[in-house]
Amino acid sequence: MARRSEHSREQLLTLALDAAWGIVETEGAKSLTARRLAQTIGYSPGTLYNLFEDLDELTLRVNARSLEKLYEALAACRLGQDPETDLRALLDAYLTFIERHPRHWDLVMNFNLPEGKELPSWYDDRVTRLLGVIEEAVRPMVPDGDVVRANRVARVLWASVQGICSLANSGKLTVVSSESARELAADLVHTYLAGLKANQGAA
Amino acid sequence: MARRSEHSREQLLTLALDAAWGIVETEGAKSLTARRLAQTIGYSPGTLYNLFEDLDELTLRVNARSLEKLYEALAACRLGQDPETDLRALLDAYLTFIERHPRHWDLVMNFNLPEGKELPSWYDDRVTRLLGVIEEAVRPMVPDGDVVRANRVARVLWASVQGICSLANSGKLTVVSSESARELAADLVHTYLAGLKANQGAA
DNA sequence: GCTTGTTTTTGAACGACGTTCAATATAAAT
DNA sequence: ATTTATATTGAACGTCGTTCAAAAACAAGC
Repeated sequence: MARRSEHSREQLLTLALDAAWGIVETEGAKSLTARRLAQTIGYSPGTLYNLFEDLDELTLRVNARSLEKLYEALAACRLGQDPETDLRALLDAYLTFIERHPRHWDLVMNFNLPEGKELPSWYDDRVTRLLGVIEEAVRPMVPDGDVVRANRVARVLWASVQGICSLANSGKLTVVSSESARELAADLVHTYLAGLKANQGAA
Repeated sequence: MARRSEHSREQLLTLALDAAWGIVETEGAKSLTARRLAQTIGYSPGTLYNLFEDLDELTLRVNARSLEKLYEALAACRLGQDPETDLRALLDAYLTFIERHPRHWDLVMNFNLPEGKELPSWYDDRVTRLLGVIEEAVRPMVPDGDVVRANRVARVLWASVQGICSLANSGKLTVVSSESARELAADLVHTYLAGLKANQGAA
């Protein structure tokens, strides 16, 4: 075999990523294996190791794509109202996104590099870009558009909502009544913002 | 071999769990394999499958132990002050615990059952007991000791702090300045409680 | 003590995994 | 056509979770 004219290296890369995306979508993270993916794109397992350092990098690239898609979903929100309304809209877009892509989001949440290995900068960039959207929505609430405070508020909200969705999604919250992740997350955003407002005068 | 008098089934069970605990502590979750654990306790891999349904159950039992230890740490907190002081104390105990047992906590956070499988009730019990501590600390803040609201508040706080620690711990927050998980979590608790107080009159 | 029957333990075996790398096939250069 | 460079292969290595027929250890009855 060996058909280097059939696909350029770039084509091969998106071919592999598209296929990986599809596998995760229909079968979940556990089915994203080298042999499975190679078979799907019609190449051999070894070829994947010309494209990616290892499966960890491949996984991170799939996750980066998920983060990009989420960014697009959030960026499409009409904002400019008061911060609470804007954040409600962002939260709604986020929840809708992870409902539509549960397996991809599971991979984003639960995949971690082995100890010692650090996230590459191109992955950080996607996270930073996402956090930027929240920072902007939140800016009117912090005094003088204080960017470091907006930075912190955005991270607290982002991580908290993640935590709620992650735990609720895996049944680790032993939700008694029918309190869904949506309700808990809405409560968090609402109450946290109320706290921000209340502290605006003081502290 | 085969020495059924040397250890009763119960002894064998705690022997295995102790060894598993130690492996996770010193080498991390990835080293918790059937062969590795069997070798450590001086039995064969097959024996483990008389004690546990599979490695998933074993992992859950290790995690249940982590939850128990955390419960003890939280239960040892002197409470009875105002809710904010109490919750600060609980948060501090939590953060100290996960700093002391990072690998165990990583396993609690990042281990999930395969799709379809549900958490056993004895695992839920440990979670519920833990949440009970937070509910009690929070009860003075909700009107009339409304248990369903205390329930929700406790879950929101618990999941949010988990999210912050989980993301910070795996470097997914791209923390710019030296904002640690401690600061972010403290901010969350402080601000969320302020929001609760502010909403007490309204809503 | 010996025999019988039950229960525990074993460890080789199975299929699948991530990853490597000598061998091979293709393309480009001379 | 020959040489050089590159892309691709797929068998091989060591590891994993899990199974299960065989073997070992025990208990009971004699």
